[in-house]
Amino acid sequence: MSDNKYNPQETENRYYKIWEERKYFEIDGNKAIQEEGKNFSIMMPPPNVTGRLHIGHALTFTLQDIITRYKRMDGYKTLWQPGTDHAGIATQNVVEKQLLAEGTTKEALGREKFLERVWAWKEESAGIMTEQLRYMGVSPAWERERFTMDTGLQKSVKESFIHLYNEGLIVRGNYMVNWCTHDGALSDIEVEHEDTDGKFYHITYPFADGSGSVEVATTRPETYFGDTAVMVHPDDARYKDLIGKEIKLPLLERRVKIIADAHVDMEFGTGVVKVTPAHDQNDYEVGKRHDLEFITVFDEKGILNEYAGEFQGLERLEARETIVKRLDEEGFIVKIEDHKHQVGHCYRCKNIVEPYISKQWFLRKEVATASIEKTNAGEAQFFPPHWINSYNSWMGELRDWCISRQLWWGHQIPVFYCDDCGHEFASQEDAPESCPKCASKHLTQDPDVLDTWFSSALWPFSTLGWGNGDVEMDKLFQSDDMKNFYPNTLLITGFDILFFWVARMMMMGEHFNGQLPFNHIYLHALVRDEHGNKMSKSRGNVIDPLDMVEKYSADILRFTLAISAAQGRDIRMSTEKLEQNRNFTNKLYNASKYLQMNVETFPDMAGFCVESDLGRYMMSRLNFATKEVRKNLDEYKFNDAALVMYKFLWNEFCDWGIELSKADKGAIVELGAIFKEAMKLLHPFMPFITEHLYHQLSGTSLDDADSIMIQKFPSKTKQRKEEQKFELIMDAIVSIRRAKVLVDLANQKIEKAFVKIEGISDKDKEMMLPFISKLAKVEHLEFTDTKIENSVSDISDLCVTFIPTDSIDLAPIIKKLTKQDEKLQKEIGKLSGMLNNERFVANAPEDVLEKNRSLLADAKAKQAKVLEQLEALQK
RNA sequence: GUUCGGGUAGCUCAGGGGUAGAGCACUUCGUUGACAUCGAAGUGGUCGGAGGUUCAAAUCCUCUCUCGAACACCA
Repeated sequence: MSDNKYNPQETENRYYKIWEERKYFEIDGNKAIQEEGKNFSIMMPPPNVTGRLHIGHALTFTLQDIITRYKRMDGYKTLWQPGTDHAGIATQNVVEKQLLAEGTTKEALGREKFLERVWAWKEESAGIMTEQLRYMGVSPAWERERFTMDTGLQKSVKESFIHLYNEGLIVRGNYMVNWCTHDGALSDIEVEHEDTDGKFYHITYPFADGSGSVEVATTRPETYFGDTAVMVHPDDARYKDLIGKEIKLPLLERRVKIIADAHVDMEFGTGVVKVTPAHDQNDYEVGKRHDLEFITVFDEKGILNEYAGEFQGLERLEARETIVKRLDEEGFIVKIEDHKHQVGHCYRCKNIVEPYISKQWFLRKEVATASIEKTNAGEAQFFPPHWINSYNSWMGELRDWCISRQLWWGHQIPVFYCDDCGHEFASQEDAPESCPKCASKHLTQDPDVLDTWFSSALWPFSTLGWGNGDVEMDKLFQSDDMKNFYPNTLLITGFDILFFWVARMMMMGEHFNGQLPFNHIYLHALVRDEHGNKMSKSRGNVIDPLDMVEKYSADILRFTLAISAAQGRDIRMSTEKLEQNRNFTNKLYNASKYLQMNVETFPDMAGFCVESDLGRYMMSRLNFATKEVRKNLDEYKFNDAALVMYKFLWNEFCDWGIELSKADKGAIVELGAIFKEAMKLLHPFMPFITEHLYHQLSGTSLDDADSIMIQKFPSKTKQRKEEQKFELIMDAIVSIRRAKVLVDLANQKIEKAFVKIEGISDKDKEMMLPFISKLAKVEHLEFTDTKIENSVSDISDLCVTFIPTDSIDLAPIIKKLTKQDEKLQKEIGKLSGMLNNERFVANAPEDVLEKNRSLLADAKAKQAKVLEQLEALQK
């Protein structure tokens, strides 16, 4: 039984295994076609070890693979560097949860045992993600797979830290940071501000001298224990006399001063603000300006301390109600209003984040200065370009980056404190022998670890061996990698990590290597569901890429993502689109089946000469498609490149090439060669089916022949554009088909028809005749130089066709011609309007003028024929 | 509030100074062996609105309406 459907499941896994075994993905996998001096490098954004493949991964890795396969086939020494990320908080949380289920904690286990546990789990989990990646058909250099905490990268992290530390760019100090009572210190971008329904509490603060009170408004009454001032605006007439007075905090005996600071917004609230320097970012600044006391009222877990008086021991958020109730009982609450405001939440656990004074490590913002300048000088280019605006606006407001995290899983900060003399120093060694200052052997390492993004920031060069020492050199990296692959040619990632990752790589890459880490930075958008909603578990609209691979195929999923990936636009994923592209793969399968029904195997284009008229026409179209695909891929217009392939293969090769070949079977061998070439062009998008059909048509099999993935990517050949005759042929065919519809004989075989085409030779006519008569289904087709009487005709762009007829209903024909006339009249009006405009004639470029003149002439000629026909019919 | 992106055929979206495009849907027709996951021929749009620049604007500029995102915010 001959099968009409392509079965991807049979081929995909098998081919992938062979590719990987043969090391095609590695740097020299394409050795035979590599060209001197052409290098290409792209780093895989390392997915979390804890992760499972989601649709966003599918998009980003598909795009990366398309470019990688394109470059590899185009003769570049190609590095696509794979790896996974240790993902500090996420991973630690997973293992902590496991421990909880076992009834124990990390504290009970101890740091060392806990880390052993995480490593064990990492070994188990990392393979899942990379295995899932393989189902997508991606082709990174797996033999070089890295992990952000592997031995070599640990060395490079230490190397970079120590460098920055010694330069004074990494510093430790007491600052106000974003504090999560579960996860510890967070950087600014790890805080998510969300609209929250809260309350606005108006509280009376009595004057210390008993002469009355003042009303302050706050959203966080539980922090008032830390108030060390009350402030008003210096220009606020209402409160001018209060400045300098003292108030007594409710329920406490503590007195604080009323101060004046321009930070206060007179219009907002009561115009009187409580100042809590230890628990509010703005108040922190005010506190420094006015030299106020900094009183911290709760501990790292959010438990109120002795400053909270009777409320000591309560959790900060749970305490709020209790505190307000007591204040109300004592008559300090004036009113409570509903108030919507932005509250910072921990990106990881959604806990409310507190501004909190804490001793942390910071990377100073000065490290970024040169990278910003170089980016704006054009050293790196964004795709789409508008992203440089976001990059700049964020870089412009850059603050010191808090890089220490209160976790155990991660790169432990390589700084040691001497227990005896207090000396602090950074060291490459895991356990330095002794204090370099006092030689004491009692040393303690800083317990914190680095923000996960610190090691990710080094990824574009740490994976090339930078700072790795000789750990696994010649295996995980080569000594000339930095020379060959830095800066990376391209970065492809989602815009959502522009600040987290891209900006940090830019600063670190520039700082350590004097050059920005990328030439091009392509930022893609989000994948949404068919209604444009974000995919989420709670919505239940998540599309699992692995399900799609199973149901459709990796090729179909990849192609669907690529053809939807217009720069800067979100992608809507739908089964409708997947089905459309499944139909496309089926079309390809059946096209090759047709070819093989006629010819068994087909030659490669190299050294083969296409000679038939039809072959030369299709070759000309392939050249055009090749040019377009290359151009679009070079500009990262994945959607356009994919669409060119789709249209060429379906609407040109199948709809016309194959159909026309039914009138010239001798051309089929050439069409097969052309189709094989097109498979190479399509291969980066659909690696599996192209491999399959390529071998099928070559009479080979991947088991005993080289893969299509290391064949040369098509280039435009020297053949001249040669399409005119077939444009005439196709126009005539369509014209006759239209005329047949008119006489209600659509798609039927007819006895007789005439074609009138001006200015072609007898030889051309002879060549064209079989094509037209076969595809238009005309038994006896003749060329004519004159109008045929008693016929229905169709006036097309390039020809006029006639079908003789005796008794037919003319009404629909007249209607159609009238409509055609109206349309032409409109067109003529528009064109002659332009051409009668002196300024247009004076200013427009000659080719445009020429084009418009000939368009006008054509339209007029066509209208004349239409009118003539109308007249004849209306007689 | 600042910045960015969208508003194009019934639907989903490309395109982005030189006569408006695709897929789906719709109408009509068609299975003698590539493919019904198909083929043929069609219908359908004053490109959110108003100004402006230009010989020429869906495209560039200004304003405006509307949807979305990022960043920043007032206790």
